[in-house]
Amino acid sequence: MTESPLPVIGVERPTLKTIAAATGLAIATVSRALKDAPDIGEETKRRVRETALRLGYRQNRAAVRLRTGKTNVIALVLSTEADVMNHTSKLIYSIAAALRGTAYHLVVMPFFPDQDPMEPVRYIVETESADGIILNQTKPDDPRIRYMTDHHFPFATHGRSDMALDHPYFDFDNEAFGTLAVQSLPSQRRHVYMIAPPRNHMYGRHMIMGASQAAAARGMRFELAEPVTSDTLADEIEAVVTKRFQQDPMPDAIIAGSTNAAMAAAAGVEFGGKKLGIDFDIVSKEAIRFLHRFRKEMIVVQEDVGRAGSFLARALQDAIEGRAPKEGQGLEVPRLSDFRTGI
Amino acid sequence: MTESPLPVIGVERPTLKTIAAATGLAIATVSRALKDAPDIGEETKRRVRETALRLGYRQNRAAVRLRTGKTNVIALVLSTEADVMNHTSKLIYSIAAALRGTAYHLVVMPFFPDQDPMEPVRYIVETESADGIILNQTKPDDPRIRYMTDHHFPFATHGRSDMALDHPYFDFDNEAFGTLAVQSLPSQRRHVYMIAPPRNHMYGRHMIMGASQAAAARGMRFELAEPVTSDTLADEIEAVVTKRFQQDPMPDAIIAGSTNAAMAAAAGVEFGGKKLGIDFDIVSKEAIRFLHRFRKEMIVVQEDVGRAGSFLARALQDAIEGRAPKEGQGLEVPRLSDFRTGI
DNA sequence: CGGAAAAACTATAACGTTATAGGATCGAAC
DNA sequence: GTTCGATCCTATAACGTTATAGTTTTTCCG
Repeated sequence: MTESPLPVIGVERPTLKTIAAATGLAIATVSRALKDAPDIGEETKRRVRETALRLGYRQNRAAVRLRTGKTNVIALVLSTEADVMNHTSKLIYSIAAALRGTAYHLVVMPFFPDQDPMEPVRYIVETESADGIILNQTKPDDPRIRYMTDHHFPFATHGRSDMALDHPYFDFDNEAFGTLAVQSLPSQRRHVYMIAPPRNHMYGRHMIMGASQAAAARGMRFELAEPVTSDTLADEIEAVVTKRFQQDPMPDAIIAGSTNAAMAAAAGVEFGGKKLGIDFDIVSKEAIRFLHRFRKEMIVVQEDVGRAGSFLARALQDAIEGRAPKEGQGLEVPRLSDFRTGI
Repeated sequence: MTESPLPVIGVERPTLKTIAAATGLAIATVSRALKDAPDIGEETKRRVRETALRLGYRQNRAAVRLRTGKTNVIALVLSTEADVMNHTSKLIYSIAAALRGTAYHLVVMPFFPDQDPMEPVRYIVETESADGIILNQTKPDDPRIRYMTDHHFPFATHGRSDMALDHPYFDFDNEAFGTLAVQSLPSQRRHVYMIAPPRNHMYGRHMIMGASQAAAARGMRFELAEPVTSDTLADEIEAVVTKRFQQDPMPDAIIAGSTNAAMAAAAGVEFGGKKLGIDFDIVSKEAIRFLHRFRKEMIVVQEDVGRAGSFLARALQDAIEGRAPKEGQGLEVPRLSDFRTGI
């Protein structure tokens, strides 16, 4: 809600000194006023707070840390062995792995559904609490990308945007996946039902575009699952699919944007007695290999999230250190998984 | 390999000043020597490096950051919506969620199989790069726990140890899980085959103890899968199970320590034509809900990792800030999942 | 109205590092 | 034997904050 003033490039960010100058108080007074010390007058505190807000003051964490010894950092030390990884943990691990041996630490800052996606980005840029940012879930016209670009703040994204800005990114070619998915369906299939990622995300757009065009080219009917997306909770997807597959005209193929959606969809269709691989097919993308264990008839395309992570880590380091990146942008070409060779 | 000297409590950690005093050089010279500047003599550099090593010198990151503006931090900003969470990402998210609104940041530091588990812990303690540490995968006599205790460094663990040290932890009661698992098997089952977590981890020990004792109490035969564990790659588990279930005496029940193991085991047994729920049963623990979607006959116990994460975050904050914790230790009591109620 | 106490504010130093400009020492060249 | 240029080293200031001790101003009481 609080519209923090846009810190203009080249202008120093305000310190206690700035506020002291602006209010005519001593630095120490400002410091104490901001932490609500008992020996500062109410009116002074009010004035200081107001000025701090107006100037967009943010504490310098390095200085506090140096002075007080307090880091305000919690370290989570994780074992790498214990876990079948999913999309998120694979991304985290692969970035951390690429950062090994460098001086960089990895801070993970999730933002929550009730939160403005700009908030963490703004926080990091304003407090300079990181040298660079890696973002995922890009949107077509992504304000976060605009913001970081405007502030010349180094960043890299998992996923592209629409903005014709030349920043480091790595993306899975979801449009090609959409195309490939349709093309991988047995020739007798006539009606695709797609559980796609949200349309306000780039990867959703791409995937829908690829699939719908390929369907048109093959003369197939194309239908988008509504209102669920591949990110919706599995139970909801299952309910929607179950209902849809009891009505005519019944689709005979499903394209799923995630493991989650594929599993839920299989359960939903099978509820009506249909057999996967006989009555219908499912093509899905996944980041961890287990759909083929779930139903061996599943047609699967693997996304190599680990590759994305290490690419992004390297590209971002290049950007931070002002090096010309070897390759600043990467696109993963989707390929059908062949289980027989165990790839 | 490098035996870093144990920083004794109460003794200040060495700075450039310390090294300068020890070598008789100026602070600036020591600084430049350590970064291999061209205008420092080779012999001096050698001496400085040697002294730094001997004293266990580690750069103060806050000071560097304040001075240079370089944070050496990479921020990974994640969306919380997009992903079906697994054990790791759930832990990360829940800790981050508990830290929301506090001044704490979360640094994730995975260590890799080729690495000494002590390394990240030692690094954090020596460089004071965090106020506290959260660890998982505790071992019976865990040197990391001993180390942090010896150094009075605040920490909390996901899992207990054997060491009769009174530190904050949260644990899933794996012994009770083992017991419950055996008890949940249909009465006609006579021979349990257990794919347990590694025995050198506490949770493996607990789980094995609970299950083997309960099996003995029920007069069941108890067998441990060898050489795989519940953390082994699914393909290997599947191979081992497939082979084992073609030999007599054939077990008629499986207890799996992870989702991963349960899925692989099901596939392995089914390979021999056996039917889950008819010829054999599987009881498994899992952190994400999907085993029941995989095979509805699966008997499942949910572990609430999110609860662990927020518990640990709170307990660690209490420890850091010297507060007496409301509850410093927590144990999750395992319960059978009831899918019909959708719990 | 003098004086003491309370309230409100300030000056200073310090945390550990590094960039910068400058100083000492030495050998070589004239 | 001065001068020059390397080579090697050092003093100093600064980064932004906070703890401490201290100073000024106000209030209030007798």
